Amino acid sequence: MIIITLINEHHLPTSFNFVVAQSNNTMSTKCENCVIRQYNALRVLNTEDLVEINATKELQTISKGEIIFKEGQRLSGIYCVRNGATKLSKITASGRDQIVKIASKGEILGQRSIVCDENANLSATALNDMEVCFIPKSAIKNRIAHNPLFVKELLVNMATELKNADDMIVNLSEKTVKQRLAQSLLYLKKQFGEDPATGDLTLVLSREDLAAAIGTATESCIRLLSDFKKKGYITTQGKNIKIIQLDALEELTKDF
Amino acid sequence: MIIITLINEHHLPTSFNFVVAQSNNTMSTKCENCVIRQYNALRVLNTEDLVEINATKELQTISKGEIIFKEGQRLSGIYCVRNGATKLSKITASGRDQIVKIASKGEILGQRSIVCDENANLSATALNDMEVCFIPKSAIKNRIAHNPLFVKELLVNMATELKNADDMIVNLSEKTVKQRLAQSLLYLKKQFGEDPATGDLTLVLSREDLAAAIGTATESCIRLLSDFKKKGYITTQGKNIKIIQLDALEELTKDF
DNA sequence: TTATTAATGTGATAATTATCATGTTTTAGG
DNA sequence: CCTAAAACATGATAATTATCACATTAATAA
Repeated sequence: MIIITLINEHHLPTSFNFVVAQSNNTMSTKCENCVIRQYNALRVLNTEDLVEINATKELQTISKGEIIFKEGQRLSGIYCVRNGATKLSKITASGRDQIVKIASKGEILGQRSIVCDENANLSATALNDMEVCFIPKSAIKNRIAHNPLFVKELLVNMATELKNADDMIVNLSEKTVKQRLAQSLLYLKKQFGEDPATGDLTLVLSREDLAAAIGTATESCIRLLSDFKKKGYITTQGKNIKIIQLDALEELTKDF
Repeated sequence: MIIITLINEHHLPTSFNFVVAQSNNTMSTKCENCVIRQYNALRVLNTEDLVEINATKELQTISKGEIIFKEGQRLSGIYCVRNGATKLSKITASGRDQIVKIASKGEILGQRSIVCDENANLSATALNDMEVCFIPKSAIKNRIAHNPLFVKELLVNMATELKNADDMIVNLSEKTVKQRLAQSLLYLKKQFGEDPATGDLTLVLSREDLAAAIGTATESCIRLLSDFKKKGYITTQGKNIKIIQLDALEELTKDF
């Protein structure tokens, strides 16, 4: 009981399942009972479908920094994120990488490649320790072939990702690095929350990753963080960042 | 017969259909016989589906500069491009617009919005005179509800668009304006070809649109075009651009 | 045609951002 | 705990790109 009260409420369901899984792993990692799928296209599958998927899926633990798959690689299935976050990025000709998206709990990795029968166009790297369920391509392809509702759901999901990508394109071309940094900090707060004790952003990124997410050089990113710190918008403690003046950051993202 | 021999081969099927349509518009604009749908998801529809779509569709002529739909607008259907090209763009806070994609013959506009039941996230503006078929939302939704193959096809299409958007994100963040301009000129040649008589790029964009496509200021775009001209990579004649040194432009895109 | 507007082009300059150098701090491994 | 490597930080400087101003040319409508 004490353990549960100590867990961040946002993460409770997953953490709870995980704890139970350790004592009785025949039950709570079953797809039929998994709460994670509420967040993605798997939610529309019926029990029959889920039983089949469950029979072939594999729960994997991935530690921070580990590469789940690399750009150009042929994927043998998709990954459903149970816990943790991953960056989806592409290494550029000049050696840096550009983060296209950060995926976390409930999101599916690799669906585009499986749907198109193509190699991965992005690399996936764990930003912190993760738990993912690997579902083999055959199981997914079966569902696509036999469950129209599932395909429809995948379609809506893909369409939403496309809209987000369009927004990112416009952001990259219209906003300054400073504005994009402010926006990213707000996004990290909104998407992953803050540590209730310290107020620090929950998802901790290296300066390099933060720079890769906003599309700039690491030094520029660090310089602007220092600037924000000097102005009192944020405070930092090692890699940790705490937002102090939310409104100031919001104002920054808006202006001309 | 003389007319047909004068028409650019690439545009022959459409132009032919159009010419016939004027003399007998009950036949060749029928979806069942339309060659355009080979290029998009409508290709997988059976005759029954096509007859239903045909009964509700409406052939529209759109002249250069006309707005097909605007960002934020609720679409009442999709547009299948029979002829011409359109920019899909978003107006930024600072008043400029950023072109996210150029769509042409065979492509469908508005499918993302219809699939998600959302307002348009982009504006569509004709880059030259166009012919499009408007297909009402209800007809498309019916096909989505009853033809799983069609949904699958839409999914693959959307996934491909997502990959292209990802590529654009990486391009915007890693390449210089000069590199993006070189790349865009090569893209225009590859995608739309050159005038067989003059060698000019077939799709003529204003300097402003070209700048919007590569994500820079109009003046910067013009300046770099002048630079390319000085170096002998291209020649210009008004808005027309002719590529002279393809290899030099290709070399530029590959960077340092 | 002519008047008017819009688009193109170029210079000067300022602002933004990248790159290189280098010192400091943090982290990871033995 | 200590050492090497990695990450963080900041200064100096160069390169890139945007902005403003204004001349020139092309397009459009009365």
